[in-house]
Amino acid sequence: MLRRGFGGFAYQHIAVQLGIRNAAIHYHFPSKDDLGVALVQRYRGGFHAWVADLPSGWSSWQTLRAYFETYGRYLQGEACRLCPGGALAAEFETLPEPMRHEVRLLMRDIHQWLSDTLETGRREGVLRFQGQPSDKAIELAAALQGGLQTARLIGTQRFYQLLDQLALELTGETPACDAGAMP
Amino acid sequence: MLRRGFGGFAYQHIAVQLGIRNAAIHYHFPSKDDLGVALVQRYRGGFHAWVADLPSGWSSWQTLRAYFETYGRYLQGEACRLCPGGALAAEFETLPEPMRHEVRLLMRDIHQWLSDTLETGRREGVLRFQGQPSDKAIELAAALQGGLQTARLIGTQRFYQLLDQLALELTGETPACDAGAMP
DNA sequence: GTCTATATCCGGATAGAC
DNA sequence: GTCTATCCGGATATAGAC
Repeated sequence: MLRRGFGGFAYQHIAVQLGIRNAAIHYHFPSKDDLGVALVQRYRGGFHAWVADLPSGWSSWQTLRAYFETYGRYLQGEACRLCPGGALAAEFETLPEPMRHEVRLLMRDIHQWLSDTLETGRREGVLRFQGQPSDKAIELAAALQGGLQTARLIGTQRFYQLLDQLALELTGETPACDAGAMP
Repeated sequence: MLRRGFGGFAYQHIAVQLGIRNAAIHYHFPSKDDLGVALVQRYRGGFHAWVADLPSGWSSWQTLRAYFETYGRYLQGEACRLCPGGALAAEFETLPEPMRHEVRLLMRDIHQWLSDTLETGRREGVLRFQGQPSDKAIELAAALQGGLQTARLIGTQRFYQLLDQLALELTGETPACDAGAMP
């Protein structure tokens, strides 16, 4: 789904990879909508687990940098995947309503976490940005999601440069993560 | 296509709106691929025409602000459309190769124009940003495209706030366009 | 150039054996 | 829980009349 979108993948794709028949998938997920909803719920649960597992000693910038790296990971392998939010927001109009609801929840949680992290980071002096944290959060999320999509057109290297650019603006210095050197 | 994506719209949708039959569309565009390629070419031509029509007296910030406003226009009406780049980059994997080529050209032209505009604006002192113009151009384009997609989830108001946020960072002051007051 | 009618294919979904 | 076989709807595409 992260490669082809919800409307772009078929039971057949899964069946071939698992070496089963698509009827077997229908046993676990009666309709494609059910499968879609379960996937988004899994993504959201994964995000919550990721946030919960962050080392408590990390600064806001360290956690934000780690979040950037999760996006870099979507490009690893020959897959060139999108982030869940980017794949699903783009085809939001054609999604069944139950999926739309889950996507809204996922996006809300990400924005909330980003906003909190940005606010804390600025208060502690490790992050710099103008405007409201909630607005900056939406800008960051949009840039990451749009950049990931564009990476498939113009090359992954450009996406790592985008990560560096975002880091440069947030910290005011050359990024410590050196995303440009990532694989 | 800007609402449902290339894979998400059918000849039927067009036929109903035009009050014709889908066979009539096939007369003009034998295959859906042909229609898709023609659409992207039209978008690119429209962008070139838009750039060519910019008043020669405008500053870099005035033209950039006008570019932002074209994105705000995608949200007008009840359509809630995406920008061509955002709609097509998201489903790039499933696009036929001739369309991919056109999308790459469109994205390249937009990035090039943005980069040039940013560079000029900074040199003339009307725009402020860190890093290379080419990197900032990709960040801007990604934020606009991702933000437009996200607007359908969280409301158009948030997108206008994003435009304000981008303007604030580029000019260092409250945006003159007051995008937050747009319809 | 547009119509009616139809061919063709694909993907989601179900029935029933095992 | 997975299989084979089949149904069904939707979408691209074509043939031929007008």
